[in-house]
Amino acid sequence: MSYSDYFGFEILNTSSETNARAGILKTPHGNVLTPIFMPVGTNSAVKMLTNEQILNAGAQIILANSYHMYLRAGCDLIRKAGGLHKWMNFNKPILTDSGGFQVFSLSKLRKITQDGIHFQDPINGSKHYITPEISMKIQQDLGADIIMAFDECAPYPCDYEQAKSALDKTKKWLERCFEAHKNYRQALFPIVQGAFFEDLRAESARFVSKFDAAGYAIGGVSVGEPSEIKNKITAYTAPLLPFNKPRYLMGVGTPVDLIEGIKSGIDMFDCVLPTRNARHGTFFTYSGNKIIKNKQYESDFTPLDENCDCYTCRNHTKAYIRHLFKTRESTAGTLLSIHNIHFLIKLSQDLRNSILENTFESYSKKLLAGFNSVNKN
RNA sequence: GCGGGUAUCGCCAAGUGGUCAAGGCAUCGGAUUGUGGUUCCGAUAUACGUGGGUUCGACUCCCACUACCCGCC
Repeated sequence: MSYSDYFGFEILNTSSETNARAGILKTPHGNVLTPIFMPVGTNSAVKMLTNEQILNAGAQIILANSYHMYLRAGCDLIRKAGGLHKWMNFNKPILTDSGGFQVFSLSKLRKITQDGIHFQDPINGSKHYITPEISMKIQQDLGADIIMAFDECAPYPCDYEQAKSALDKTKKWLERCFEAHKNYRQALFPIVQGAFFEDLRAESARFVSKFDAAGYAIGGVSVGEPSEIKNKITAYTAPLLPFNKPRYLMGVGTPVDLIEGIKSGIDMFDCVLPTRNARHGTFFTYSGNKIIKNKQYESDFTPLDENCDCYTCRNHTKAYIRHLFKTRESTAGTLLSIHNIHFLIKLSQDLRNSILENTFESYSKKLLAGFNSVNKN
């Protein structure tokens, strides 16, 4: 028995001039067509959306967070409920993050030791301790299809020593994660760290590649660095990972970053941006980001994007959504979330099709020109 | 009709006899990348009810008027 009884990855075609590839990821809860964007459902829910809305927006796989579920619902409860899939009644693949990044980004008070991370719940101040073994236990209780290694994410900017130290810990912790993880129905993805130093990234990629995993992730990006730096380190790192396994770029991103990542050979993405932006009133279009509260949409009776066929664009106008947003109706966030999630998933699937049809280079170039026509996104 | 009170930007609301009259909301623009669902940043207004007076100087003191509010007849 091994994870390969439950997981598989098939590459259907590759781009001739770039590292882009189109594939199928097999999981116990169904197949995922890659490249794919995965919506984030931190607290076992994609904010403001029902499962039906998530699925109608095109979601094939979603994320949930160990950190949040551990602190709030509690892992015992989820285990008793029968795991995340039954708990939230979501029957498609789920991926859980390990909690390493959340401790890094959310906990004000934390202390990192060689063994694990001490931190305080940012909401009630209670003290907690997570080790690689505990993270594996949490993620086993949650029961997602894909689980992530417990890593230490270096901040940006950071010096070489700091990056090296975080990487060394991440390497040791990865060994402990694999040692502790025995459930073959859950694929454990290692995470490449190394901040923005190429030699550290190379070292990390070499190290994780030694483990026989169902997929590999690139972490440590989207921590405040400029997009150019992110895309450069991604382009450098992705090809160093096993060719025939899915590569997951964590925390990315914008429509442009998605294209750049796919170009570099990335197969999976997740990001809070579509839903957070939606809650704050920004929506994606093929001609760049736009802000629904802007006065120019006051009497604009056209959809968010003329070329979008999501539920929101098929049914509502900018003027209406703007009104909902200005009057703080939560439906505004729902409608924009549906659009933004649909947009990124559609983008990934359209690019997938272009790879299959050998038109990726021209198609992605055309999209980039559109995104850059209004602003940087 | 009598007595009392209040009148400051679209709204609410500080405030002192002395360069540029707080702040909040609203408005306008921006941010957001392994999620803190009411977040953060920035911008804008020829606002002191009207007319007189006192004073070197009044939004701040006095008088009248107007509007509104509260009592009484």
